[in-house]
Amino acid sequence: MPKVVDHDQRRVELVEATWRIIARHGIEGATMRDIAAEAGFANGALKPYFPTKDDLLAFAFSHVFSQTGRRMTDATIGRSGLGALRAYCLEILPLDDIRVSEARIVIPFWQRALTDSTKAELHSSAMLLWRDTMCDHLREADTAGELRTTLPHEDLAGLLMNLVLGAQITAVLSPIENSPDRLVAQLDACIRLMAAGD
Amino acid sequence: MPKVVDHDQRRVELVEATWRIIARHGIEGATMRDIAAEAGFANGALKPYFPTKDDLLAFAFSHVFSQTGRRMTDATIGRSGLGALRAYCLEILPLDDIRVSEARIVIPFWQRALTDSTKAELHSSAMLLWRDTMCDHLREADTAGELRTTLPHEDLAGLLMNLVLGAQITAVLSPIENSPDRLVAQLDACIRLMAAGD
DNA sequence: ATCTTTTTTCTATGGTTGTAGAACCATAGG
DNA sequence: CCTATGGTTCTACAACCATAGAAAAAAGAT
Repeated sequence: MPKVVDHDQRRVELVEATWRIIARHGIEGATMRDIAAEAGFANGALKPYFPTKDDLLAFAFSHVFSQTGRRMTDATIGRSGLGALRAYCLEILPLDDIRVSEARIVIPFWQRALTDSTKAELHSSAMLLWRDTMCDHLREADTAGELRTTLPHEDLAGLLMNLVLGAQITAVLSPIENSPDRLVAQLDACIRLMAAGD
Repeated sequence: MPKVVDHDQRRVELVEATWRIIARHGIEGATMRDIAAEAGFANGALKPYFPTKDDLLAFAFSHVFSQTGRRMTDATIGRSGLGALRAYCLEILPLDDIRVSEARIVIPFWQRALTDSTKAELHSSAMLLWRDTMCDHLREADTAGELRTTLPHEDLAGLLMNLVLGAQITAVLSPIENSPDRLVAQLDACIRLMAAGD
C-alpha cells in the first residue's frame, strides 16, 4: 500500500497556509499557486483536497468562524450577565496579532459574501448565533438587576454587534486612533452606559 | 476644432457607471470593459480620463467619501449637540437604497485598502474628520448639559464610529435583523444611553 | 467643402489565473 | 525484490484581464 495521509489534517494545513497568504498579501494574492507554495506543495497537490478554489475559501472562512466562536464561548465559562457579555465581546475585538489577522481575513470575506449567497448565509447564521448569545447574557444581566436601561435587548445586542464588527475595520485601517486599549475603552464605555452602577 | 468634451463631467459619468457595476456585480466584475460598456463607451475610451484602473477606482472611492461627507454636514445645519450628532450619524447609516449601494462600494474599498497604503490613508483621513466632527458635537452637548456620562468624548466618538461602520456590514449581510428601523433604534439606544434625561 | 485636432474604436499583446491531466514518485504488502 | 496504488509534480491550456497603440470617426474652423 502507498503512503497514507490524514486528509483532514492536510486540509487544515492548507487552510492555515491560506490564512497566512491572505493576511500577508490580501485575497488578490491568494492564488492557488501561492497557497500551495506557502504550504510547501506544488500547484496541483491541492486538487485532491479542494477540487476548486471556492471550496478551499469556503472551508477556510467557515474554519475562522468556528475557531473564533469556540474562543468566545470558552471565555464566558464561569461568568454570567454583563461580565460574560464583556468577555464575549473582548474575544472578537482585534486586540492582538492573531485577532488582527482574523480581521484581515474577515474583511475580504465580507467582500466576497456581497456577491456569493452561500458565503452570505454562512455569515448571517454565524452573526445570528453571536447576537442571540449576547441577548442571553443581557437577559441574565437584566434579571440580576445589572441593567440601568429599559431599552430592548435586541437593540442593545445589535448595537454591540455593530461595535465589534466596526472594530474589525477601524483596528486595521485606523490603528492609531483604535489601539487595543482604545477599543477596550470603547467597549467598556458602551457596557458602563448600560450598567446600573453609573 | 474637434468635438469638445467636459472632462470633469465625463469623469463623474464614468465614476457613476463604476458604482453601478460594483453595486450590482461586485468589484470582481468591475472590469474596464464592463465599466466602459455600462457608461456606453468602448474599452479604450477610458484611457484619456483615467490612464489606469487604479486611478479610476481611487477617484471613485474618494468621490463617495466626499459625497457622503457633504450630505452629513448638510444634515447638521441648524442643529447642535446631540441633535446634530444624531443627524450626522443618521446620514451614514444604510437606511435607503442609495446608502445601501454606498455600503456595497465601501466594503470592497476596505478590502483593497488592506494592501494599498494610498487607499488606507484616504480612509484614515476621512474617518479622522468624521471622528473629530463627532467629538465637536459631543463637546457641544456636554457644555449644554445634555450628557449624563463623564466618559471621554474620544471613546464615545470611537464607539459611534464603530457603530456606523459596523452597520455598513450588517445592513447588507444581515438585512433581516438590521432593517432600517432597527438600525435607527440601535443608534438612538446608544445616544439615549449617553443623554442626561435617560 | 476641406482640413485639423480631439475623441473613440478596434485590434493586439503580455501576463496571470484556475483547472485538467499525464508523468513521476514513494510506500506498504507479497 | 517487486508491484500495485495513493500521492505529488509538472506541463499545458483556455479564458480573462489591463494596457498600448494604430486606425477611424467626428466636428468645428477656415
